[in-house]
Amino acid sequence: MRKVAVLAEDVHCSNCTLNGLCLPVGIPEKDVARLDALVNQRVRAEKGATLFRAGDDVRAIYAIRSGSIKTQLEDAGGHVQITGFFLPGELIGMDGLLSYAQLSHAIALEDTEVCVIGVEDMNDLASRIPSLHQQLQRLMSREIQRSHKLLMSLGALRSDQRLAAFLLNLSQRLALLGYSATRFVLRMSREEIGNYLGLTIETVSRIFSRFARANLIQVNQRDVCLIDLPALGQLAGLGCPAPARV
Amino acid sequence: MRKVAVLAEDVHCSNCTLNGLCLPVGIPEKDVARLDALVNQRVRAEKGATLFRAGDDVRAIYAIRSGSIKTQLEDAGGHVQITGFFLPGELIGMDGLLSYAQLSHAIALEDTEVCVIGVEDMNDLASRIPSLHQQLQRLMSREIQRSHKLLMSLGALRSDQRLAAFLLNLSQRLALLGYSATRFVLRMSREEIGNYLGLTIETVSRIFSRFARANLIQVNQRDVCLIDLPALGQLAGLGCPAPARV
DNA sequence: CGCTGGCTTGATGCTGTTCAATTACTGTGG
DNA sequence: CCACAGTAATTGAACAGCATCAAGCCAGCG
Repeated sequence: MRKVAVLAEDVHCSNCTLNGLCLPVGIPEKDVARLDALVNQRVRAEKGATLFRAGDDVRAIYAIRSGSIKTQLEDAGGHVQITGFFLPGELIGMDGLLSYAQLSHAIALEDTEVCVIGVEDMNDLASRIPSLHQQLQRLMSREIQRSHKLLMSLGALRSDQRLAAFLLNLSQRLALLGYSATRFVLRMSREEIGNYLGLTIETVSRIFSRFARANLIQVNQRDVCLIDLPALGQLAGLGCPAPARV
Repeated sequence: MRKVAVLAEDVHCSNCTLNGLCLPVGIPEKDVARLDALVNQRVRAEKGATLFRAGDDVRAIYAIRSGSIKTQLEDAGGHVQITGFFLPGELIGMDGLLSYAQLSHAIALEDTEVCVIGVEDMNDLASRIPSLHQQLQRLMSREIQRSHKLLMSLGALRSDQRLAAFLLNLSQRLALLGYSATRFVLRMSREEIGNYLGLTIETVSRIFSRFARANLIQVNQRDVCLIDLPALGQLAGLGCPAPARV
């Protein structure tokens, strides 16, 4: 089994380079120091390791420090639906907060480090720092909006539109982290992309190739370079006057 | 424009027939009386009327007393994705609670009465009645799970499986309300069902007919009678060992 | 150097969409 | 109350988009 190991070194929000993008967003500097107490450990998850499983008690939420994570649902019949890919500075495990049990599984796409934020302590602190309370609500609300977007994508978009939207979304989030918005390496397989978008692996591959032929992107395996961002944006839905299917 | 009218009469949770299915679930009887103060008005929404719109301030959440409501998302291009159909005893507006702005639009499918629950008062009370606080979390968590189910359905199921799951879900919820689990009237149009399930109106209609031919249901316009519940359940995904598409 | 797993590409067929015509309802005004 | 218009639902035929099946390719790795 893939390992999840606890790391010794103590890194804190107040000295973390991601703190402008992560939990501390919107929290006054003087209070950020108080967050340090929450991050009581960091954990390294090897590629393929499961960070938590649906049904687990929610003892913590997790902030990604480096690497990337996918979250997925699993139904009774064993069918998997990937619900998100998460990058550094993003938090996972939020959806389970309200139910005290995790709703999804979280699996590392590559070797990944996460900060573990105990919920007990966090709730305590949130009740004393209003801006933290607000930030938590913002984050949960963002989660809901994420799933709404995915819903709309699955319900309304054609396969190429879905992939375009997917690539643009990744691009924007990577740009926020200071990486190139146009050139990046996909951390997930074609199969994972396909599952996430409700498509088969072959369809995903074909659309990548079609985009490349149309000079919208360059692609070589997991290496992607977005060439024509405007055209991709148009495809993703910001252009045409609604593609039928009222 | 369709009217939303405020009603005068004062109905309270403590004397409401739906109180075993609605907000008061899990709240000790002595505290239920305190909920009465929250339900400061009831509102009648005519068929087609909009109860709230995405972006509206969240001043209240709404409990359906009679009738039915659909909620839908709308994207920049004007495309609509219906995200749920709600029956008496169910609460809407929960998804906006965290963001202080409604995320969806809520529209009455028929003449509908709702209880208006002011969020300010509610939050106040929730901080004093732990079981209310818990119940609110449970309800929000249920909302998230609902959208997860829809996600899985859109991502993984074939059209007939989606419709079967849809019918069974309705059946169960109607049964909870004391109505027949096998015979009911659809409050929503084929178009609305199609939109919800990511299908066209023609496909929905054809599947209804196909189900009827296979003696799984009887259907006459919006009148539906479920004949073979087990077979429908099997279709909906509880049977087969996962229909491909890993 | 050959093996493995992930990716690409092609041929084919099914599922669901689109377009179009018909029928069934609903509501409105005479 | 009936006739009418407008809307909702059904059905058919042709088509498109995506899945499926089946090879072959490429990169990384023992």
